[in-house]
Amino acid sequence: MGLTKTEEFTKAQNDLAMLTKALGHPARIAILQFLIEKKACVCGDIVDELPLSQSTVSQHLNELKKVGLIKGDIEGPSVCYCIDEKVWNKAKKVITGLFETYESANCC
Amino acid sequence: MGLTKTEEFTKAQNDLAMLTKALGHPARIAILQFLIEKKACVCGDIVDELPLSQSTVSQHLNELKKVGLIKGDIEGPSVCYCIDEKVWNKAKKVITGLFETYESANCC
DNA sequence: AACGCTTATCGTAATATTGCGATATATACA
DNA sequence: TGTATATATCGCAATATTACGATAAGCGTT
Repeated sequence: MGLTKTEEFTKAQNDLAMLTKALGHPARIAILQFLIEKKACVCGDIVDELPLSQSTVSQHLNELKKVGLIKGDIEGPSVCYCIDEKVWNKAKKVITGLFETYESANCC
Repeated sequence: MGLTKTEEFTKAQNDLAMLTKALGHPARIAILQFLIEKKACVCGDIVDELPLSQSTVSQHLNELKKVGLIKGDIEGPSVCYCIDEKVWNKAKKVITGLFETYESANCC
C-alpha cells in the first residue's frame, strides 16, 4: 500500500520515528550541522553551502520545520533559520532515551 | 529524480543519515524496544507483537539488519534476533554526538 | 520422503520521497 | 511604480518505501 500504519503504534513510537525520519537524510544532517556550527541564525546562505538546488533545499528546510527542529524568522527580504531549542532538547531526550534503555545482554 | 545525492555529502553525514533513517519508522522503533525489553535474543515472536503481516515485519527486520543495528542467528528452524551491541553503541555515539554539538545560542 | 513450522523472497499496488526547473510571492530599494 | 533579491510553491519525473498475499526455502520430526 505504501502508507505507514501510524495508528497501530503508540504516540511515543510515532514521535520518535518522526524525529529520526526527519534526520534521515544527509542534506538535512548537513543543514543542522551548519546551523549549529554558526551558533546563530543563518539568513539563507544554506543554499550556497549545499550541493542542491534552491527549491530542493527549501523542501528540506520545510521538513525540518514541520517536525519543529528548526524555525524560520522572516527578516526583511530573507529568512533567518535556527535550531528550535525547545524541540531540539526534546528530540535529544527521546532519542538518547531509546539508546539508554539498552544494556548489554549476554546473548548471541 | 527521487534519488538521494549521497556522493555530495561526507561519509559521516551519510552514516548518520542512514542510521537515523533506519530508526525512522514506528514499526522499527517497536521492534528495537521489544528486543531491548526482552534483554535477550527473540526467536520470532516479533511478528505476534506487531500489527503487521509476517512479510512486512521481515522486511523491517531486514532494514535494521542492513544498517547493522540488529543481527539474526539461525537457531534451528527459527531465527534469533538481537541488538548488535557494537553497531548499537556506535550509533548511540554518533547520534548523541550530533545533539551534543549544539549549545544554546541566544538568537531569534 | 512427507509433513509442519518458521522465515525469506517475489510480485504487485499504493503512496512517499527526492530533485529540478519554472513560476509565484514578498520585501527592500531606486 | 518598477526592479532586483530571496524564498516558497507548483508541476513533473524518477526512484524508494510500505504493505500484503502467495510462494519458496530451510529445518526438524515423524
